[in-house]
Amino acid sequence: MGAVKTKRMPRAVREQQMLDAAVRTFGQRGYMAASMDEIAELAGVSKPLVYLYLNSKEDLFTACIRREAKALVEAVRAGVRRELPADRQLWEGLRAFFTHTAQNPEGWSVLHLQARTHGEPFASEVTAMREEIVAFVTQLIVVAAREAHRDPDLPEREVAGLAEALVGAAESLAAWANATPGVTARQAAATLMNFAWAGLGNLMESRPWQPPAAATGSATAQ
Amino acid sequence: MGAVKTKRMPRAVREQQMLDAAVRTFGQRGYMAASMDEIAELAGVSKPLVYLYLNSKEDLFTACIRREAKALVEAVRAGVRRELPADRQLWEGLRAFFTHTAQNPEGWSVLHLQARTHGEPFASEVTAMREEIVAFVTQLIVVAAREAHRDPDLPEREVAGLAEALVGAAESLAAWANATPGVTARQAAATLMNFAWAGLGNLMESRPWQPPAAATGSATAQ
Amino acid sequence: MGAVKTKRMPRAVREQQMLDAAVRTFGQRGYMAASMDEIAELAGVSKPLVYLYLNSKEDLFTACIRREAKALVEAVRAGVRRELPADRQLWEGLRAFFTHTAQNPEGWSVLHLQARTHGEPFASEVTAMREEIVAFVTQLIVVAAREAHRDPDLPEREVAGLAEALVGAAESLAAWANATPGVTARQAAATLMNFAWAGLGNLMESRPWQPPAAATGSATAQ
Amino acid sequence: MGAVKTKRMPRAVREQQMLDAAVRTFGQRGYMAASMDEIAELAGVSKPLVYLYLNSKEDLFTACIRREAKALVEAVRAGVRRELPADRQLWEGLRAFFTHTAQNPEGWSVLHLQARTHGEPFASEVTAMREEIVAFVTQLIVVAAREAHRDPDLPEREVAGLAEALVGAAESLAAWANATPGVTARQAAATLMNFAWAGLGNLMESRPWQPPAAATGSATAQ
DNA sequence: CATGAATGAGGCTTCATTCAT
DNA sequence: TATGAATGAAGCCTCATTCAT
Repeated sequence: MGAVKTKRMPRAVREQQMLDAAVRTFGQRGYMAASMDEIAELAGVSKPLVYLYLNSKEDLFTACIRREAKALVEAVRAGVRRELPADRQLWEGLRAFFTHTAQNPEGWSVLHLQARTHGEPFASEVTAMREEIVAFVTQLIVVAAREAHRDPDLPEREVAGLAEALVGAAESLAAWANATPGVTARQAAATLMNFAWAGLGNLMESRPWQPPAAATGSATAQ
Repeated sequence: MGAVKTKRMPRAVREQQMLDAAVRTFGQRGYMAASMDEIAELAGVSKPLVYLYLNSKEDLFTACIRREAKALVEAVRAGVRRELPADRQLWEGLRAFFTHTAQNPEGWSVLHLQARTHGEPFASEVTAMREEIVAFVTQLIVVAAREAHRDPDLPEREVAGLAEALVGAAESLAAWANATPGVTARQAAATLMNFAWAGLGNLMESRPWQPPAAATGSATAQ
Repeated sequence: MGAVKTKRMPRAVREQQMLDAAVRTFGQRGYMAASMDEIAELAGVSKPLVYLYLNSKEDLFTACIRREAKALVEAVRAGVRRELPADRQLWEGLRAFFTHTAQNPEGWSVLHLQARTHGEPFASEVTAMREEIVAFVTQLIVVAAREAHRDPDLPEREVAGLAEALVGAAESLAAWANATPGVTARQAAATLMNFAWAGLGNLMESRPWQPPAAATGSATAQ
Repeated sequence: MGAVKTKRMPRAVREQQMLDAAVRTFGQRGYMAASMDEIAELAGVSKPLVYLYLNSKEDLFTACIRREAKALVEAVRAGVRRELPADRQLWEGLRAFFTHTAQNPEGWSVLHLQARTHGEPFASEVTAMREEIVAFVTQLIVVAAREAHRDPDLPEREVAGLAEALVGAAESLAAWANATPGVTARQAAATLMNFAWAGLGNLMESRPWQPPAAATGSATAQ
């Protein structure tokens, strides 16, 4: 069980193996319930080596959070073409987001659940990433308003609330999609796009937001 | 520190004190990081008494979850007048929800963060409550569709996704409102109502959902 | 479960109920594993009452040992007619002994197993009783020797060893008979009498000790 | 106090030290009253090391029982020459048995008293060993009967009872010899051999079993 | 580079025992 | 007489962390 025990690997590789094991363990067990013993065994190394490379459980967890946060943000960034109109950017961002969380459920669990349930210094690690995403969404909303010739009529606080709501909905849907068999990333994205852009009121009157034709050309699309 | 140490209280009272202390501690520290020692001290009793009344850490946590879930569901239920149209019911439900979570942040933390982060049997305890709320929202959406003469054109899975998104957005906004000074429950509810009912697309075109007459305080809702 | 809760019983009765419960619990669980809680519940009284009447766990256990030891010694004494020859007295004593241990397995467990596995002051309680029985057996041997016109040729230490061996064999057989279905007290007594009186050597040559005809007239006989 | 604290020993050695300490502690205090703290201190190590090597109190006790049972059985086996006639084999077995229990009183206490006093899984551990010895004795009796040209006239159940009585007597005598100053293993063996082989009846008539030539030290055996 | 050996600290749980009514 | 309420002390076990090789 665990990775095959190969000796004398370069440090960078070993470190990634450790982080892989740590993310899996933290994602499944939670921060406190995960034991350094289990992580070391899953990584196929001895415990002292984990300490040599990563210092402490706290540092190890922080490293996991950073790596996963970076990967998620980069996945979203890579999936969005900035030259498109705001709604299209949002659509692409959501697709990239749901795709990444579906492919990486333990990492998502670390970010969404585990890191937030324990106090500092972990919460702020995640908050940093989250704010990056919220800022992106906020700016999309502002741009959309401008495109609709409706310059900042929406007060800043209100926009912040809307962005927060949108991001929160996305986070919840990611967990829901991961837990509900048969829901693809694309469907989750479409549902949320509909909801966010058209609103329930419009949906009631058969005026949904129209997703673009199937093949988008976005790298992350599947 | 902690409750004033009063001796020889009837069992029912002591039990509530213990649950109060436990909810606070679990809410702040998380299930695993919370220690029975701390809970007992905060409750102003000795540890064996906690065990005498509540059996084990697991049972204590379960009791917290049940109490808080029941309180939340009842608060929402009590805030909604069933004779109103669907959008008004949603509005009232959201207001009750944000009001309760604002008044009871540790309880909300227990339900939203802590209980979901650790495996069974806690997760299912919360899932039960959450499904009750999702069912309520789902039914509101269905009724709204019917009121708009648009009988089940929305496929079931789609409705489920929308309800999930709405509830998820509410959950996130609750945490955000609790963490952002100066955001009232009413404002949070208005923002989410706007977002959910009118959608970003409509908002862009100055067609927000209209909250009822009473002074709203929400900027967008004017 | 436990005795029906009857209030206001005379002290002596209550005390016996407690001792009954204690003997059962100590016999089954052992001294350390038995809890005062369990004993009180089985006796149908509250814990403080047990303390009021019996002082402490140690005193309670000692009281159990004394009661059971007295009962056992009296059962054996009552079963023996002193006017008979030594071998007959031994035979009757063994029958009474095995009958009593079979009818009172928990009491026997307390005396034979539980009381001896914990240090003072319990061991000496049992030792006292055991010495009484060993003395009885020793005297039987001495009398038998005299009857065989073989006055104390057997040195004292040797007689003590023989008595010890006989009593030890009886103790072991009692546990064995209790644990082996279908072995009656009478059979156990006969086997031991044979073994002790005739010896294996004689048995090999078909010269067993002859047990008396079935109906002995002994009070304890069954 | 306790073993001299030597650091960094190979695992196998430390494990034996721990078992030594555990046997002593369990033998004196009993399973439940013995504390892991005491055992660890007596072994000269920290408690976690005991758990690292031996898993749990239960496993530790089981390991003690197994080690002591194996040692006892091997001591008896090694002391018996199978080519001798049955009575001589028994004599040698008893001598080996009493010698071993005298040299190893705590181990004997663990096997005879402590392990039998607490339920499964300990009892069956000892029962296995005991049955091995009872089987050996049973077979000796059968062989002796054959040698005396008295093929299985003794019914099986009767033989089982006799073996049980003999083993029980031996067990009791071992404890008695350990507790009575001045009784050697050889004397105990001679007394029991006399008792078992010749029987009280024969002893009364000055026909003891004859121990082999070498100076016996037993008064009756002269 | 890598690890077998070792531990201080702390958590959950239970128990015998007492007080105040 | 009888008990509901309460606790100090102690036990089992696990974990993050460090030496010494």
